[in-house]
Amino acid sequence: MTTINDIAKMAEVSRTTVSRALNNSGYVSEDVRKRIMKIVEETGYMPSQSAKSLRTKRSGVVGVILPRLSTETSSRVVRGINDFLAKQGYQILLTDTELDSDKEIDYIRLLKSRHVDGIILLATNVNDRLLKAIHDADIPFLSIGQELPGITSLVYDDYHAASDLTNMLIHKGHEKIGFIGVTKEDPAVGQLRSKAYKDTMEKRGLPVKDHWIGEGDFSIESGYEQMKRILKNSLSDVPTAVFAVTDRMAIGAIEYLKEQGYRIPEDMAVVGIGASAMSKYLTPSLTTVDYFNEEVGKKAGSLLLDKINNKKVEKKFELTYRLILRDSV
Amino acid sequence: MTTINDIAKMAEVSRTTVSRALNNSGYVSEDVRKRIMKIVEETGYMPSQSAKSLRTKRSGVVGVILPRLSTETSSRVVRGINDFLAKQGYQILLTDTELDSDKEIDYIRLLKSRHVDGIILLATNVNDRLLKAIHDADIPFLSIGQELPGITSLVYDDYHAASDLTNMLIHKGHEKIGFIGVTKEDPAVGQLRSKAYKDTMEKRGLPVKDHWIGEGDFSIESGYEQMKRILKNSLSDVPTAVFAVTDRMAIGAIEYLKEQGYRIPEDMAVVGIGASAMSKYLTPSLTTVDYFNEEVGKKAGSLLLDKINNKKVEKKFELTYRLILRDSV
DNA sequence: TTAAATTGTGTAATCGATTACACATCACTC
DNA sequence: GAGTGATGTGTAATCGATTACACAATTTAA
Repeated sequence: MTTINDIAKMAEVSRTTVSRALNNSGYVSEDVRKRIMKIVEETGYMPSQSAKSLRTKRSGVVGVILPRLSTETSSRVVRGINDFLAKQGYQILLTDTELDSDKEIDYIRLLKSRHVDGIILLATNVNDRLLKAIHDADIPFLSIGQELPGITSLVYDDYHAASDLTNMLIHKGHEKIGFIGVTKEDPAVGQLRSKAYKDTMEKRGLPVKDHWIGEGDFSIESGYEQMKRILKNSLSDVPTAVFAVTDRMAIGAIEYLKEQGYRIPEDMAVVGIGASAMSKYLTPSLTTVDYFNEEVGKKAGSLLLDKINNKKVEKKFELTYRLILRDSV
Repeated sequence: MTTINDIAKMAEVSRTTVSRALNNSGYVSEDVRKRIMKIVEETGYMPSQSAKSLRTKRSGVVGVILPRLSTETSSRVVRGINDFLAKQGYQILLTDTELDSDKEIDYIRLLKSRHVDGIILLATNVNDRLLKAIHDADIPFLSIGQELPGITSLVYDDYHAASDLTNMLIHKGHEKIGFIGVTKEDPAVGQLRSKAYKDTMEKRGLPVKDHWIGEGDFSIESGYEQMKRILKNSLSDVPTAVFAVTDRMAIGAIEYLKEQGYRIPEDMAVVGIGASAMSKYLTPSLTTVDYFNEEVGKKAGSLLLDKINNKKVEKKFELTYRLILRDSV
């Protein structure tokens, strides 16, 4: 590896001058600058980031903690983050908790030890240990998808999105509406969306029966299983519509319904949330909610950069969403 | 930030000893070790990776260069890589070329300057400048999906997969088979799959008409457009089956065919490659080829680690695939 | 009993950059 | 022509770890 010292020797100057030329700091005569740059070009020299960041405490890397790589939501958000940050010369250090919430904490500490300039967390569960870890890290931090007290959060408007969907179903004449949710440990997806569904049903004077409700785990298979359970348990009191809190679970539900000979939407309307790429190409195409994941990622990147540069940043950002009405309703 | 010096002071030993205790190198008495570990626990100290990697030339980070984040193939491969490497204490530094092949070269150098221990590249185009950049980097390197001369490559058996698909269609009685490919600059997807299709047709004594052939750009939309073109240009000589080299383009093609009132597979059979998650849930479900992307990622992680640890590694690995016969044929 | 080997710890150099400080030169200003 | 500010360059400290080398104490071997 060529180092700054090699360049300095070749250019017959001190490494200080080389550093200045490279970083446009301090004065360097045009002559010397050219001489240095020429050698840099020729040798393909790149400064060691380890040395640089050891000295400057900046790495040009931001850490991203995901619950699960290779879900569409995650990868779209990451893409947005990267879109923005790559242009600013930042790279992303990726970590995947595989839905293990202890790992979130481990990774915060690990990323910190790697001198990342900031961290973006796509949280699932929220608990005190996590919050403490974030505060202890004392580093520009951003949460996407969950509101973390005291921490800048980009949150989807889960409540209103779910409420809009429910209202839309009611408006279409549905009175018995099933619901496939997820664990309450996930405040955003598990609690808010479920609460919105129940509140809305109540507000419109409609009953919510226990046997209309299932709890999946985000997977397509769990959507399938929960739909099966709901049909089994409902017997003579079968819903005419079902609201799955994610597209994937909606897809699973549709799969089971089709197997059982249900026509969609005639016999059963189905809606999801997420606007996954495939939702458009299903038969029938799926009614869902678009959360603009890429945009959110970009915004997150931009806000994190502001924080890194000590700009004032608000604590909470409520994101927009868009209902996409398609043929499954 | 607490440093090794702080820990040393608190434990009343030299930082050498702290380092030894943390890395299990050299001798440390049980007494002292416990004392140090206790303090490390309490303070939550983590060694600075910048300092560490400056000194040791190892970072515990591997660079991954993707053509496009948020395609399913990419994210599944990355997931596999991460699956394996995270367990070994490595993190992934992610870069996305956005299909700009110059960036591949830039990123190789950038990753090198970040002291990554190795690089995995999901290449699209292959050219001499890229090969030179890889050799200059002189760092454990792995290519997935394209065979790069002189560089360890994990390659899909694109030729036989495509040939199998074509044969399967012929076997089902199709004689006029359309083809939606991509640019020849992509040796694997653009050349091999196309060559296999043509070779197979020829071998079976079937004609290949120019107007049956389209060239898309991997996107769903391009599949749609190319299908439209093929139908327009074929007029009285319309194929009875179409082979799209990716699932996404197959989905686009199906979309257009449905709009035009074609029944699938009765009026037109469609196949893709990739076994995307959604392929199973389309109506009709899509016949495709599974490349086991996660497994490939894992294997890549494992091989790269071998290279990092100076183990001998073969130059070329041919990967397996699996035909998934579904209802679109 | 003494030499050799093992165990335990510290001193100081080192990795490759940045940067505070010092110093020299040069051009202006009054 | 002395003082002042701008320009250009170098010396050396520094960031936080690892590690070669030295040395002392203790154990083992002969």
